[in-house]
Parts: sequence; structure tokens; C-alpha cells
Amino acid sequence: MRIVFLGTPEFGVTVLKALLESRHEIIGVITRPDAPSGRGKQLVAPPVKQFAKEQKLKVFQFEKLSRDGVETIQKLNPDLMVTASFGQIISKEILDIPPYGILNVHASILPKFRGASPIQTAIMKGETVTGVTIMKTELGLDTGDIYSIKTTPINPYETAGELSKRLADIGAKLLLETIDEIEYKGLQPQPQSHVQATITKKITKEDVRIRWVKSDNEIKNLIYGANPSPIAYTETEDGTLIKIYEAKLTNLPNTQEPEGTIVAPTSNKKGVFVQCGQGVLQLTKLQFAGGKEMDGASAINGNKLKLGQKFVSAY
RNA sequence: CGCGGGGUAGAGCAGUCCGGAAGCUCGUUGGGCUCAUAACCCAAAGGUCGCGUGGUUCAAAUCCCGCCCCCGCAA
Repeated sequence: MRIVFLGTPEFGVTVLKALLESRHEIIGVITRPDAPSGRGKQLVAPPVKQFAKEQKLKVFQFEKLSRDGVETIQKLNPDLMVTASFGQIISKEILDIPPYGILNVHASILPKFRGASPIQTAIMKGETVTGVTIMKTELGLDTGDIYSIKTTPINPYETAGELSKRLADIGAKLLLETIDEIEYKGLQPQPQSHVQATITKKITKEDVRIRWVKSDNEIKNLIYGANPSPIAYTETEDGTLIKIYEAKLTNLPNTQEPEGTIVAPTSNKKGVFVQCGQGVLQLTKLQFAGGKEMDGASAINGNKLKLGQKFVSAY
């Protein structure tokens, strides 16, 4: 089929790549405009654009697709369109263009975790299973009828980045299979159970501030769900910001210290062990402003953190 | 020209303001103690102090000039 692909970040690249290696023809790629990013506010192209350019595909960027892109898509005249974390709403006018409609690759088991951050949210909520859904793109937010679902377990110490990569691979494969079924076997989509739907919002800086009153396991899930972006953090009482990349559950008994305190481990091993609302969590990879990521022992060795020191825990 | 921090031994840091013998906590190697150890004791190796083979000086990690690299915030 002649396909127009719409996507923006790395997740989309994986899906686009799979389509490119398939029997289908990618007649156009639509992505969001370059945005100023990083130090110095340089314009950076979205990953999908970078990849598509390398592959010599036709790339179109629209500030607002529904407003500016209708004519372009009409001219391309695709059989099918595919979205994978595109990040923009698609108007009815565009939805009606391709005869096979628009398929969306969503990284959750719909109707659970609709919205912007299904992968991160699944980890933060301590889910043990997640998956990918191939569904019809509609006017609503991830409300379209479902064609197919594939599930996968979430590993205990899996980061959102790792999970995202796995789900992208799974999603890409499932998408191709689903297109085949639709085209050759006339697969029909099934409506979602809207009453059971849950929505995930964009993860904010405030969401990933560690609240030490929570349990060690909840905090661990927050840390892994926020990795590699935006990264969970805490701060010392003098206002030093510390990013936490990785942590380990310890099984150490609770101490008498208030939550957020760096406590002594049972062994003489060095490390950053923090008393949580319930349980003691070991911070194994952290980063201070201006520095690179380091392990817990290094933070202690360099006197960056000391035994008995407290992280701010009340907000 | 968005704001800011940093580059000193394998790791994390101090020393830089007020130039004058390269240090700290670990790690590594060897030895000792021990039933044993990631614990403890003793010893050793390991650094052109980011680069210029730049400038000032009797003397530069430290002051001045230029360049490279890393990172936090904000977006």
C-alpha cells in the first residue's frame, strides 16, 4: 500500500523503519517542526525527520497539520496513513482522505493508559504487564476502535527508555501483521470500553520530584518510569538538586530516622541508602548539577553526600 | 549572542580568590591478621594538574590570552 507516515520521536522511527523495510511504499513523512532545544537554543530536527531525510523520503513539517496540511495529503493521495506518537490532533477532514483510514500505534493496552505518557505511567504505577495497541485514529484521544493488541511483561528494573524501545519493536511488527489482516482478511476493529478508560497526562517536573514519604517500591517505580526523561530528582536541605537515574530495593529494616535521611547500611559497604516512608532504598546512579552520572559510593567518597544528611521530603 | 557549573592518579573530590614541594575518600597490586571476609592493619604502584609545547614571573594546578570537551537550568 501507499502509506503516509506521521510521527515525531524515536518511537516513531522504529515503526517507520519497519514500514520502510516492508512491501509497502512510504510516499511521505509528516512530522512536527524543528524546535529550539538544548544549550544555546539551537534548532533541532525531530528524530523521525532526521531518519526520513537519511532515507531520502519526502518530509513535511506543519505547525498545525489540520490547518496547513490538508492539501498536501490530498495530493499525496495515500491508501493508508499511520501515526506513531505524532503529537498533534488530526481533523475529520484528514481522517477521511485515505480509503483505509488512519492506524495508530499506541504503547499501552487500550483502553488503559490513553494519552501522552502510557509507557512512563505504566512503570510508575507498578504495572507488571503492558503492551501495544493498533487502533483506528479518531477525533478523540486514543478512543478509536481496536484492531489488535500484543502484551509484554514489564521487568522490575526496566527503564521507560528500555521499555519504549521494546514496545516500538513489538508495535512495528504488530502493525505490519495488522495491515496484512485488514487488507487480505478484512479484519474489522472492535470498539473500546470507554467506561474502563484511563488517561495519562504528560509527565511534569513536579511529578518526578521524589516524595520520600512514599514506599521504597513506589519511589523505585517513579525513578525507572522517569528514566531517561525527565529523570526523577530530589534536593538537599541547602537546595542542591540531585537527579536519580537508578536505585535498588534493599530489604534492609526500617531505621528510626525520618524519611529522606541517608542511613548506614548493615554492611560496611559504601553507598547512598535512604530511609523511605516504608523500606530503605539504595540510590545507585545519581547526578549533581554540572557533573556526570555517578554511582552512590562515588558520591560518598567525594563528600557530595554524607551519612545522616537529609533530602527534602515534605512538599 | 538565553542563564550557569566543571575538566587535578582508574572513580568521586579538595587545593585556584591571597602564585612557592601533588593531597583526601575509595579502587588497584603486594603483604599481614583471621575459621573467614566486601571488615581491620602495613606497604606499593599510579598524575605532561583538558590543550596551546602560548603569555607574565626567579617560580604557575593557581594570574592573563586563545582553543577543545563535559554537564545543570531554561526552552
